[in-house]
Amino acid sequence: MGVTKIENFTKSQNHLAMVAKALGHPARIAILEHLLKLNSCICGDLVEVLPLSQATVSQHLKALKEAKLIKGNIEGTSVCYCIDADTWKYSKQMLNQMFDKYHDNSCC
Amino acid sequence: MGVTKIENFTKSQNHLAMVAKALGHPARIAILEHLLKLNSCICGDLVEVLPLSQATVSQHLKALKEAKLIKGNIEGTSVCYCIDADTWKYSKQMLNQMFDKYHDNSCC
DNA sequence: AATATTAATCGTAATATTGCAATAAACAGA
DNA sequence: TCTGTTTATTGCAATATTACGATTAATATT
Repeated sequence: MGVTKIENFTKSQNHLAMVAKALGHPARIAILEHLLKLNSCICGDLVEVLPLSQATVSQHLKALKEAKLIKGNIEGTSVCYCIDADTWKYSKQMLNQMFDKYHDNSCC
Repeated sequence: MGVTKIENFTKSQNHLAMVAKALGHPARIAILEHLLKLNSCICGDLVEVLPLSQATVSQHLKALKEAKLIKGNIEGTSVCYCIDADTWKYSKQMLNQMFDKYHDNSCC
């Protein structure tokens, strides 16, 4: 079916999965790293940094925007992208919460 | 084409993306949470906990195993799953490294 | 040996993702 | 207004994912 049974899982499980899914492509990781590196908004030079066409980059940006990991502000002809602070912090916290639950006592 | 251009990205970008992709489904988050909750190996009662068929759960377990987030040990007729400590710690570190790079100075 | 239990795999259908060329939309400057 | 610049969208093809029933494989139990 290829369609996830979202309704059977908790809100937080779905949120974590949604964020993780958005992070689940090297191009999108690269986009975020670029945003973090410049430590400010960037305006469109992403296409030159990435080994992908403009259309494809735009699609990946859309995916990140849909997961609310980034925001895009229109500035004249170009668009200014930056990390969405709220989702970023929340996701960081959720991920840490999960990753911290493990305490090295595996039986296998 | 539906095929990711992995070769154009760095090793660490691909690793992060691979782990994130494995986390990118609520069922797989639920599986990991269950493993963390029991804090030990569980064998197959996952199928009863999750709202999915045995075949589907097995598929999700395979995805987590392929990302090396979990390990599976055969124990008689059943299989014992647990978190893979190495990948877990490494991924946690990589994710934190990325998430910590953001310092609240958004211009938009 | 025959049967039951458990988990993986196969086959299949529906849907999603990835990628790009082509086009559209929105705006700036001449 | 016309032209260039920048980003989004559309349309399409190739491949991947999700889900499940049916089957297989491996080991226990009787």
